[in-house]
Amino acid sequence: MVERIRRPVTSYEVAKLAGVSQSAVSRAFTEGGKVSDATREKVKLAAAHLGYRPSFVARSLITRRSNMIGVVVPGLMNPFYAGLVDELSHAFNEMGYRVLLFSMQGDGDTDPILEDILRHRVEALILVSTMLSSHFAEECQQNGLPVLLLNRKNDSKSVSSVTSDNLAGGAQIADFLVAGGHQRLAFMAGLDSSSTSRDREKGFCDRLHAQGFAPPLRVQGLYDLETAMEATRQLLQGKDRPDGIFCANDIMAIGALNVVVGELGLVAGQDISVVGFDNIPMGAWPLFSLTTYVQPVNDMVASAVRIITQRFDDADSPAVQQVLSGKLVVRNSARRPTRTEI
Amino acid sequence: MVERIRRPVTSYEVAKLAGVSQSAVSRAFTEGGKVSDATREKVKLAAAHLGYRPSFVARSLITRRSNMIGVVVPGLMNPFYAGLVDELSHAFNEMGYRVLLFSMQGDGDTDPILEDILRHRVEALILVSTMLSSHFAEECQQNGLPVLLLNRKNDSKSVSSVTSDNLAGGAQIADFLVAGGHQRLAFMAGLDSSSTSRDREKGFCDRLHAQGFAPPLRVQGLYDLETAMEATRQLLQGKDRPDGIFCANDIMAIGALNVVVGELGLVAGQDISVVGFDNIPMGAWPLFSLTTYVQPVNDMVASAVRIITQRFDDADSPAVQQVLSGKLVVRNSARRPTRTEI
DNA sequence: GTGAAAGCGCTAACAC
DNA sequence: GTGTTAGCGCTTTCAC
Repeated sequence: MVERIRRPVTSYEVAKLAGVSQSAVSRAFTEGGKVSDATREKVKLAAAHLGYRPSFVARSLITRRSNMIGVVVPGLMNPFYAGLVDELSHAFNEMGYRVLLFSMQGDGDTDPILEDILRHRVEALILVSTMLSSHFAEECQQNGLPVLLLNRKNDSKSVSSVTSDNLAGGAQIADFLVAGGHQRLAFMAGLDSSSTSRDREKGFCDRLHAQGFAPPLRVQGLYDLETAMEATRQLLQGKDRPDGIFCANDIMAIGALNVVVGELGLVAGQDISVVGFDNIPMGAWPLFSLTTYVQPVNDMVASAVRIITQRFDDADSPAVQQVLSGKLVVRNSARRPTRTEI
Repeated sequence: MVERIRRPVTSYEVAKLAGVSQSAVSRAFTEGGKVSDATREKVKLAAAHLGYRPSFVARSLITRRSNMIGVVVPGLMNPFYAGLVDELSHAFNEMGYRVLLFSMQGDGDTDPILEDILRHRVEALILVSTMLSSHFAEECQQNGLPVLLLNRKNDSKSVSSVTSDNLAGGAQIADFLVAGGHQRLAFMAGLDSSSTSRDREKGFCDRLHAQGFAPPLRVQGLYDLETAMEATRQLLQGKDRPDGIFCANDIMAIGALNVVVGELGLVAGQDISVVGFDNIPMGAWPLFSLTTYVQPVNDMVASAVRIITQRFDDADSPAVQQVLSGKLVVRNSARRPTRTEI
């Protein structure tokens, strides 16, 4: 049977074969469509015979619902982002939505991308750790398109966001390290353009200050393993070697551990402490046993979904800036407080 | 300005404002559309004023081109898959396509998912490490929809696939371990349902056999870190402890290293050798320094794109089963052959 | 319950 | 070049 590229089967063809009207076919494929069982059977049969698959694009045109959610993410190589996208995909799939994915390379301008994604008439937009121009935010606002920043905050209070409590996380880590008797702390920053890195730093430094500590040393790791390794080397070469490093994410913390343990032969959690942020799966690997702050990925995604669906139900529902608390996972990469120190 | 959920602006509204016909608007937004600069300007101005964004869905309906590629992946938590999807996304984005992503959980039946994705009228389907029923393959064939298996092979020669040379990889690793003077080898399998794991095993065992070695010990790691760790423990508890383990992917190899080094305090590459497959970024981390077989992700994706685009150009272009050769990266997790042994 | 008819927002002939 | 016209494959009134 040599079939050529047939254009997909249409409802009209099904109707003809089934001996019913085209609208009957449409009804037969609609949840709760008003059709008799008899016609539905006929239709389904004819449809199966022809390999009919109702077109979402034709449907979208008329219903103005594309069943797609646009997701923009700054690459999937960071396991934390991959995890977020994975969860988002699962959650929306279960709601009958598909994810239109855009993985950016680099830290470029998202506006042209968003522009393009909107042309696909996605029903909502989720920006993972990505910036949103206020211009664009405003336009979406006017169009009634739900936009949500995930793992990032926005200056404007009119755009929804879901983050974990980066300030509290930084502070908690400061407490933990101080309680552990550390004397000389360092902070490894991610990207300065990222609200998450800034908040973690602020939480950390403020708490340190409140405890009477001097500001920590500061290096840039750019959320990148290699850069973090180099930064760690420099940090540990100096004579004022810190005894505790808080890295703004786990990838950098693992980079630090690689230098501390692999290159310098130190024992993490004993000679020096390293703490991360995110709780990516690799941190739990025994060889790293990274003490880190857990971002509640599931809660974050659940929250994102809730906010979006609420906007679906009520277009006027106000923007919310949701901050979810995570928790410190104490493993072995950082010295723990002794009982008396607590 | 309290704007309610306005339905998106249409070309007709733009036309009215610009004082031209609706088709003029369409032309103004089409590459190489026949319009005078004057009208184009007028149109663009009016469009910008109204916030007009041509609808891909209306366009798709008539052009039958959705500008979307369906990508199905068994989760993004495996960094190798994440990398593949990331590259796919970049490659197709550059060609003006968007990725409609489906991340599966578990090893379920893909057919219902594919069914759904096809209703979005994607222009091609890429299945990453995922099974395709012959029933479905056949149907896509008839519809002229390009389908491609990435990192997986199919029994049928009528569906295209891109894999790296798993057989050769397994064989090369056998050679490497034998040359390194290992006496008692083990293989840690992934999922038996996966053609990649089977091919790697076959390549490994056949070459071992050819070299006069007994069949290696065999354990199941299920492509899962935890399972791999447990399997490693069992492997090393027995009295017939192997001196070299080839794991069917890097995640499992890293699991093995965690046990070997972290729990048992052995020195990898000295007391025992561990070799992986994939070359995920984490393997290169100094603490693991994993010897592994590089799957050429870039080439694989480039190949996938090439095959798909060729099918776009010529719907009758035959299915191809592309096998790309990777290469062994020798790091420190496995004992290297000494010069005399080579 | 069922069919006829009118679009959804565009593109693509087709005349001018 | 430009406007007019006819659909793309559906959903959704509206009569019956």
